[in-house]
Amino acid sequence: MATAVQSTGAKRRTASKEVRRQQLIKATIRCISKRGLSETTMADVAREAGLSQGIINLHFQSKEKLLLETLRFIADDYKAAWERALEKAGPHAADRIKALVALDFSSRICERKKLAVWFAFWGAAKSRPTYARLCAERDRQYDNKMVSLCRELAEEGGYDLDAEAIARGLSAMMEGLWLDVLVGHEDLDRERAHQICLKLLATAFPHHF
Amino acid sequence: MATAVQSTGAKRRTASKEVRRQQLIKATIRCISKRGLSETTMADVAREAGLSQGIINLHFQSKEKLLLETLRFIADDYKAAWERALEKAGPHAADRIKALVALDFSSRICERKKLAVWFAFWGAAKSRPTYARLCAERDRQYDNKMVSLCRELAEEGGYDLDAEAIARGLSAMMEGLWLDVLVGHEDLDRERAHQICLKLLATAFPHHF
DNA sequence: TTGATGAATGAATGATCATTCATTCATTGC
DNA sequence: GCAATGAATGAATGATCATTCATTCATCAA
Repeated sequence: MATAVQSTGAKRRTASKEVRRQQLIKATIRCISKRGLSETTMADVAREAGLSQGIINLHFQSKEKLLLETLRFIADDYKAAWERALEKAGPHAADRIKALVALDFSSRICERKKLAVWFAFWGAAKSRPTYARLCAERDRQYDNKMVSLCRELAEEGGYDLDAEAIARGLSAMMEGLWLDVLVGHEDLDRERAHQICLKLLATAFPHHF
Repeated sequence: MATAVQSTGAKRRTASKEVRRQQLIKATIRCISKRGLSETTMADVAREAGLSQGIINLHFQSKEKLLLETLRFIADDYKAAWERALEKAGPHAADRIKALVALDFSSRICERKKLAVWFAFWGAAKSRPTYARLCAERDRQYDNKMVSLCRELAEEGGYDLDAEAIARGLSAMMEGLWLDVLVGHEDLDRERAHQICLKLLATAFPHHF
C-alpha cells in the first residue's frame, strides 16, 4: 500500500492522508484568524480548503480533533522555528538570547494572523484542559531554554541577579507584547515591541546589549 | 416612574432593571470562567442567575449585547480598582508603581476565574472589532498612567533610561504573567509572578526597589 | 378593591451546525 | 480492460441554541 506523500500542487482529486490533513489544518488556521475559534464551522474550513462538507470527519473524526491537531501544528511549527534560530545563532549566550527575541518579533512569527490563533486557543484554555496542557508544554520547553541561557550569560558576565526571574519575565513580556500588537495599539508595531525587549535586556545585562 | 435601585437580597420576584442587569452580568462571568465564552449559552446564564429562559433578551435584547456589557463591566471594575489603589498609595512615583504591580497580583484581581474571562475576550478580539476596541481602550489608559509614573521616577531619580519602554515592557510582562498563571505552570503562582516584576523594577530603578 | 403597568416565565420556533452514510469517482494491481 | 480499494462528495439527520411572544404574576396608584 503506497502511503508515499504526493507532490503538492497536483490536480489529483485524491491525495494521501498526510497531504489532506496538512491542507485542512492550514485552512483551519486561516478560518480561525478570520472568523475566530468558535465561529469557525466545518463547512467554512472545507470551503476554505476547496473540498466538500464531509471531508473533515473523514480525516479527523470530529471538529474537536481537528482543532487539537491544529494547535499541535502551530506549537510544533513555533518550536521548530526557535530551534532553527538557535542553530543559526553563534555559541555565545547573548547572541542566542538575541536570536530568540528577534524571532518572536519577526514577520514570520509575529503576524496578526498567527497571533490570533494563539490567543484564540489560550482564551479557550481554561475550560479545555487538553488545550491548556498543550500550551503549557510549549511554554515549559521554551522557558527552560531561556532560563538556562540567562543563567549562562549571568555567570559568564559576572552579573549578580536572579537569572531565572529575568528569563521568565522576558518570556512573559514577549507574550504580553504579542497581545498588545494583536489587540490594537496602533503605535506599537513589531519594531517597537522588539526594541522594548532589548531595552529590558540592556538594563539587565548592560555589558552585552 | 420609580427607577430607584432596589436593595439587594430581597426576595421580590420583580426587581429594578439595574439590579437584574448586574445579577445577569455576574452570572455570565461565572459561566464564562467555568465553560468558556462560546460554550456559555443563554440558558446556562439564566440558570446560574436563578431566573428563566427569556430573561436575558428582556434585559439585554441579545446575547451579543450581554457579552459586550459583561466585558465593559470587568473593564470598569479593573479601572476602578487601579484608580483606588493609586489613591491609597503615597505620592511618590515608586510607591505608586509598586501599588499598581501589587494590585495586578492581588487575590482580588489575579484569580483564575477573572483571568479566564479576560483571556476569553482577548482571544475573540481579532474577529470582534468591538471587543478589541474596548480592550485597547482599557490598555491605553493604564499604559499612559504607567508611562507617566515611570517618567516621573526616572527624572526624579536621575536614571538615564527609556522610561516609556520600561513602562510598556512592565505592563506587557504583567499580562504575560497572567497568561502563565492561567495556562498552567504549577511552579508559577501569584507570589512568584509578583516577585518577577519587582526584580525587573529593581534592575531598572536600583535605588528605589 | 381594582385596573394599569411592566417584570418574568417557559413553551414554541426557526436557524445553525456537526455528523452520518449511501453513492460517486479515481487509482492501482492483475 | 476489470475488479478492488479507498478517497471524496453532499444531501439528510438530529442536536443545540438564540430568540419570540402569549400568558402569568407582582406592584402600586387611585
